[in-house]
Amino acid sequence: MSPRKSKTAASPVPRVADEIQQTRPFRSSAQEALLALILTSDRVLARTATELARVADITPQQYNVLRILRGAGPEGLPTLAIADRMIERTPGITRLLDRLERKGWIERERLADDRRQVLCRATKTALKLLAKLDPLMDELDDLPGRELNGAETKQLIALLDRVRAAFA
Amino acid sequence: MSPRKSKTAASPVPRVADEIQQTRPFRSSAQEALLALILTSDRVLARTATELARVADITPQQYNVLRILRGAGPEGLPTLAIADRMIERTPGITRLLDRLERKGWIERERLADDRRQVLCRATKTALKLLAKLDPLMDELDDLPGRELNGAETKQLIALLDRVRAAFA
DNA sequence: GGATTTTACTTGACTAGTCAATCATTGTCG
DNA sequence: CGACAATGATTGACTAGTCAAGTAAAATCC
Repeated sequence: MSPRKSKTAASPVPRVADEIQQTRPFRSSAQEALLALILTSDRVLARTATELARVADITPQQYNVLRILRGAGPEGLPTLAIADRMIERTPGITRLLDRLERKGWIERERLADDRRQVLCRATKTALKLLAKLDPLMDELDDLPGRELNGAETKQLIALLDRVRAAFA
Repeated sequence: MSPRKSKTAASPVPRVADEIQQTRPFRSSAQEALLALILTSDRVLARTATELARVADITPQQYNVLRILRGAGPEGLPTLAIADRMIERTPGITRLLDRLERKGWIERERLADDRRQVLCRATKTALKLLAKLDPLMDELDDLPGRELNGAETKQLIALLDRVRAAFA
């Protein structure tokens, strides 16, 4: 992983070295791959955030939580069970849920049979919002499929899996 | 991009679906690829942050800035020129530099001929710290090369470049 | 059955990212 | 030259991530 960043680029598929004000060459292809990985993930997340912000006052994290709660159905999920299904770790989840509650997108209730747990449920407002956002997010999810064919996509997944394993 | 996350896994190279408490299958391979991308980038960054924190009181962003300043040499760089070489955008850079200055790793000076610009330079302390961190970071940079061969690495870079282009 | 441990959160103190607004200094143009 | 626009940097108000510490309610163990 090396520093430095993008600005503009000319070619149809800008390569990593062009995205960066790169003075020296990369020490190795492996290093270039890591930078490509991070730049790409960053770009995908930024695009997602932009699209979500354009149509609703919601961040990707908040959207994630609502999707998880929709998947959980009307019984809802306790706080830490939500955290387990997200990329990041625990303590942030409480404050994230606070914001969602303030916006009227979730309801929380302390469980009667285990008063340590706090059950969270998506509200009807949230479900309506999600339904509105679904087509947009599906479209973004399918963008790689417009650029890569089936075999290439599977190849990419396999390569990423191996890189991830190397960093475990 | 779909929600949900990891916890533990058994197989040698855990696949994306296993990293997640996945109930339903993915809508498409493209969607699975995006999730793999984000999980992998996240893992790489987390590992980097952990290693840096283990040997010095420094974050990846702070390390990035110091590398950029080392590359710029003794003349230093103005604030926004640093921001241009990083992944994120402008306003955060001022506060990041504030922290680096507090730690004695950079010096700032308003330029005489253009008093709008603030020139930043890495201190000797920072350069010594970087020299100490270099082997560690080089090792991390080369991890993908232990898992993938040359052709696979180039393939990965090419695929990532195309995905990134799709999200431009 | 009362102390101890574990579980499920919660809070506080940081670092860092975003956007909008602001400020001083320069540049430009009529 | 003087109004006005552009540039470089900074600040304020948020969202969010991390770690360490704390609280309250189970669960477990003599």
